[in-house]
Amino acid sequence: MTQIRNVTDFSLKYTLESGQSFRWDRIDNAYYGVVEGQILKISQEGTTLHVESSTEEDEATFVPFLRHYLDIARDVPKILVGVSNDAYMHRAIERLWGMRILNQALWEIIASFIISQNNNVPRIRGIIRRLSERFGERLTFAAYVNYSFPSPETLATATEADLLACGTGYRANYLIDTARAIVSGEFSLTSLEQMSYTEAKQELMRRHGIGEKVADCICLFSLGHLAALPIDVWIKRIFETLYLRRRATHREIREFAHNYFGANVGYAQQYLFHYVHECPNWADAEHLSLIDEIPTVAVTCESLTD
DNA sequence: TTCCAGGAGAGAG
DNA sequence: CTCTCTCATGGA
Repeated sequence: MTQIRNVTDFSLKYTLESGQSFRWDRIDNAYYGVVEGQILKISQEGTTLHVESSTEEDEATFVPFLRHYLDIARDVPKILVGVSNDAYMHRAIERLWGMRILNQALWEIIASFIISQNNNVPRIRGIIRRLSERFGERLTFAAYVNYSFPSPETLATATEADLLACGTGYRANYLIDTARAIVSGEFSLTSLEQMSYTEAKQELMRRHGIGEKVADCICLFSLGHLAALPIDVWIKRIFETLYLRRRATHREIREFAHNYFGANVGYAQQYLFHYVHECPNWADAEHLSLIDEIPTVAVTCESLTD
């Protein structure tokens, strides 16, 4: 049992249930999931996190790893103050106080968000679970059983029929193509980790099945690039309804959001995204009145290159 | 039955 | 460059 104390401004629930990870199961008051080939059981009691692993861990490296994974090491309150530009954002941040953006394993996030395209969260979770059962390693922690996410090497040798049987649909070949590119060395994950946001996004979008939105998810949920802004149907709807008050293209939304929220727009995006899922009346008159004046942006251009 | 889901690619214009 | 259509799958 590892304990991490004095974890302030942190919510395990909002962090693990905000649609950025598909691998966590809530059982009683704890979360069980597979991270980097091991089962973790995490629970929060005030400002203390209780963590158990299915494998023996050296605390000297385990605690820093967890702090990075959960984004505890970052000064998130400072970031949130910086994006709390209006009463609506203020309410979302207050409602979801403590939610953090995870720093998840790169290959798993690449594959998971390739699967996520034109798909919904319960089905994404099901596909990932079946892929792991079929191709991953069996792991146990007490009565909890789960499977590691399959390696690129494993998926590189899988057939399209294998993946279709897991429910991937037309995304099967996207996964196989990217896995094979990693194995061949044509696509390097380690070099991707060294790149700036702009470079990494561009490199990711060269892969078949990774467009702008999925590339931004990978940059935000694995590579720690907080300038990334994944624009899905919800983020588009949110910005059109709350801020622009009209139909808008992705390019217009991106330009407004970067100018309005700045270099940490990724965090602003995550609070808006989860808030509207938690709050069905997110667009009623009372909520709209929180943004009475559509902000005119003074800053003309934020640097997007780290 | 049709619509929708943390979209992307191919083709047309 | 932008716009439109299609893609596999299952739940509402």
